[in-house]
Amino acid sequence: MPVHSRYLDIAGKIRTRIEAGEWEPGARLPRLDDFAAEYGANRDTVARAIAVLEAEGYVWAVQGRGIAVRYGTMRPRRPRGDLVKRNEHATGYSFPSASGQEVWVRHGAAINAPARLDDPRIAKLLGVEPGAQVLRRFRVTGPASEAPFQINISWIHPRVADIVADVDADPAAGEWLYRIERAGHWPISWMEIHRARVPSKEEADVLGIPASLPVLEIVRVGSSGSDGKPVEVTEFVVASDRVETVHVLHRDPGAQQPWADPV
Amino acid sequence: MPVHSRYLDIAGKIRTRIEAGEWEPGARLPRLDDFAAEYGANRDTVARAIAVLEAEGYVWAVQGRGIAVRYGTMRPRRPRGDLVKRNEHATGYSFPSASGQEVWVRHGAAINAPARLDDPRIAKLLGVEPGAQVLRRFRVTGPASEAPFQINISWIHPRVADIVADVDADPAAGEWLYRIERAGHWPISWMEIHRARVPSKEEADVLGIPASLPVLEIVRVGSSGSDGKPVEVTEFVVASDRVETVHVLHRDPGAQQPWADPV
DNA sequence: TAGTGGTCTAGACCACGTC
DNA sequence: ACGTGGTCTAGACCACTAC
Repeated sequence: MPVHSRYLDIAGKIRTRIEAGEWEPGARLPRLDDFAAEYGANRDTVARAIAVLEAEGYVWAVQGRGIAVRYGTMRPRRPRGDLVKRNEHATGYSFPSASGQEVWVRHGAAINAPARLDDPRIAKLLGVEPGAQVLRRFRVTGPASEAPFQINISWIHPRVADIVADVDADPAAGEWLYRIERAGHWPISWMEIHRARVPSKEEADVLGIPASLPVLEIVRVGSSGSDGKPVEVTEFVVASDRVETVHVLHRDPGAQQPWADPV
Repeated sequence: MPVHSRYLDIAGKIRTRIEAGEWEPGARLPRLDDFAAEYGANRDTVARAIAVLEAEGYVWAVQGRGIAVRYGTMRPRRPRGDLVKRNEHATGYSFPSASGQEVWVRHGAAINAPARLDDPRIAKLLGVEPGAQVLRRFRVTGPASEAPFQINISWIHPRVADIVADVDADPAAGEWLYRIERAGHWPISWMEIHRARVPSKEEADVLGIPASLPVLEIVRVGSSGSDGKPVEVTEFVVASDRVETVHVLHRDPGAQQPWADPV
């Protein structure tokens, strides 16, 4: 008694079976032809059902390889707060993006090179003209035991680029930020802008997620403590089903007790 | 020279035309048959292209009505911070969800009634057992001049439910929170958990968005100032392409200047 | 090269909004 | 009742991965 359309009905049935643990995360599902035979539907209809489950984060289908159950939806999302701490290097920082106990590693090579900043949105946040020459740091990080977790791109303002051009320490260390602060910008203050969007095809490939699965995009702006103007902008991109952010709301000074104490 | 598949190619062409302003937001696009004829593709292929643009927030297709260009992607997203202020009622609050200059109104009737809280996640945050009887406040709000902006569901803890059971003031007033605080829970402190997900069909219908467009889900937990335990949990659901959240990062007390001043 | 998912077509029928 | 988008099928072919 399908209350939905056929493919949504099939998607629902497969979703239930995944949640019931019929296949382990990482395991491969039956082929489209098998599902089609089992549910008495056309293979194309099953393919649409799988596309739904991809957008929801349940599975990841790759041509020639098969359909794998994803981990994201099955495990708790990683919390991400708004507190900046010192890390074990004492001069570096531990940002909320790296909170947690695991050791974060870099997946693949980091790229640290001059580049044109063409994105007008990022350029405005960094306080430069679109097309300006800046230092760009690209890296992909995540827990050592897992697939890549987040993409991480920093654009460093020209006025401090030469200070950090040769820094290539491990991703969580924040050594380059220390150098900027040491050079007269202490203390850097940070602001973040969060939003959800669909990934580009390149981002989806790097993160190993379906192109239809939304990502959380966080743009962090670091501003100099001396003149208040931006010194770096960093963009984080992470699969939306693998993270949730936690925020403590702050009271405006004017939002105090509105009644007189009955003293 | 399609570098993509046919339907992604068509989606790209239509996307470009929308961004170029060929159709005003709110206007109707040509029919599927027209696009099919224009691009020399099957109607079903065009329908897949439209589905892509729906998930990206560009259009909203409804059976029997046609395909309309959406506003969301074309205009700036609304910023949403983490500061709680007093509102014009002096005893109510203005939450970041309602920041901005517009007058927010309720779309349709508010529902304010006892209900079973079956969602285990919400129940845990409210500090009650799943299935517990709580007071539930449902409302849909947004700027007066626009379509519904966000869904807004509060679950009120049984220990304070009778205090606010009859309150039905306008959505931004926060009168019910004042009553709770007045009853011995001053000051309530709030924490938010943000994540992105796909909407349920019901949520998509209420918000007037495609079911494939991701939403931002914010769960706010308000805890009593007297015992620190939750008194209310409110869930906000808003189309992900209409909002971005802004957060100021805070320094841990230990993250101070790591070098000695050269006095 | 084999196997798997991805896409496309033509045609049919269904579902929903509007008149 | 009509017009529109939504879905489904059978069959074909393409694209990518793994061997």
